[in-house]
Amino acid sequence: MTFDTPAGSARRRPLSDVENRILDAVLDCSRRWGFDRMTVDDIVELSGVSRATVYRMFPGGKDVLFEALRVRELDLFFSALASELADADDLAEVLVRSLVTATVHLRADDHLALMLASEPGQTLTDLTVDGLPRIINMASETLAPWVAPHLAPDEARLLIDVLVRLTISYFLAPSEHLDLAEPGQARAFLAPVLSALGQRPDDPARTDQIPTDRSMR
Amino acid sequence: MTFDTPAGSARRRPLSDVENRILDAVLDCSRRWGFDRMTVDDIVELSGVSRATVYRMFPGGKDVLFEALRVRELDLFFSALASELADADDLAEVLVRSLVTATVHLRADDHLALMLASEPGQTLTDLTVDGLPRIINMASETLAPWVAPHLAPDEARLLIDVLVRLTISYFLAPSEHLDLAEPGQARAFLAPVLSALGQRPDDPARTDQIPTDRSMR
DNA sequence: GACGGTGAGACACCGGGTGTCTTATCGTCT
DNA sequence: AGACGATAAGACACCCGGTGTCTCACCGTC
Repeated sequence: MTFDTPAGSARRRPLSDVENRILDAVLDCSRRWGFDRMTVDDIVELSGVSRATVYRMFPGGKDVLFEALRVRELDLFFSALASELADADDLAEVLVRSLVTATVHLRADDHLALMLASEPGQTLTDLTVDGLPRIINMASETLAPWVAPHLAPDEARLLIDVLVRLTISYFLAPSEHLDLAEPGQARAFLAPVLSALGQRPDDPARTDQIPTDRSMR
Repeated sequence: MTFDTPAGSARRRPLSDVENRILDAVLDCSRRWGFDRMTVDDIVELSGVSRATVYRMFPGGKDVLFEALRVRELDLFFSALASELADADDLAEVLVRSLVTATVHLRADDHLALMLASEPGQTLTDLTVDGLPRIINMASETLAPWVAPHLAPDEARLLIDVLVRLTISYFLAPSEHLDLAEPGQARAFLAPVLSALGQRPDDPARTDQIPTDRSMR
């Protein structure tokens, strides 16, 4: 368990050149050897940065380095998503594109696939437990400009929270009945949710659209 | 440096079932993580064989395990070569096929390529220094039945010795002028050597066909 | 010339891999 | 059945190598 930054708070300061080089090396190393077998020395050698500098920029060693890499990848993804959303007007359109883009990216991310294969425990924990708040947070911040005009803050928070969880879940365990990489299916899936939200925020019918814990043991 | 078996002596006893399973695991591990990062525990886990058994069959740990794997791969290769040679009548044909088969196999061997990339020092040492006598020995034994009828033992030994060294050298550093994977080129390359041998064993002209140390520093 | 940032390397600490040994279990042979 | 060989499972001390910290030298900038 590593907790350097308060849960879910995204770093704002852009990374320096050296920091990026170091994280590139971390990415390379974890790609080649997986988290366990990767050493700080490898990163030092591969990045061409001195040992002292690595510890100066990322005090805490491997864990912190990997954590920082995750944050960077997340940042990259969400800024890509933001630009993808630039010309979306409709709320439904924004959400559909978000679901589709996220799902496609997740499936295409070979580094993530590698991590899931080699260190499933650690990776799943980050995706579904420890790291989830941060992901939700960044999703909320990213989507805020588009969602805010249409929904109350509380509604927006809950909606995004649910959608992030579902996206991750459907990525980890795809369903035969719903493929969120397909815009049509994503739109059809969202339709009832959105119409419910559009009418009455506290409409009890809304709970029919989001899964209960019944499905998980 | 590991020296368990006297230099160049090929093991004769066929490997047991368990030994093969262990070596399979060694192959797998070295494939995934390279020699350095591979652990005896990995091998234990992957082979499903107990730690004690691994050390019983291959006393000496990682080095010996890897050594044994090399021997096995060599054995496999040379028995494949032998069957390839089954219906060759001509001496030239035997040698051409040997050169071509060896070169093709070397180039197609992705495990070897991986080892060369990740542990060049160790791998090259095995290919050109420490392990070379063994390779030459096995080549001699394999080719003996076909070569013996045509050449005197000394001639055969020297010829094979030279050809093995050349095959390895051309694999490691391919030349624009000679591709031993091409039967035509291999045959053309061998022609003068064979004709020289066919006439007088001690014909001084023979030395023109085989490289001298001039080329190495 | 002071200063911030970085490279290079030393060093003690510590975790985990190593190699050995002991004990339990299972299948086979007499 | 009893004996025996082979293997699994795990304990244990040893030791190597990665870790994290520190110091000093170097270089460019102000």
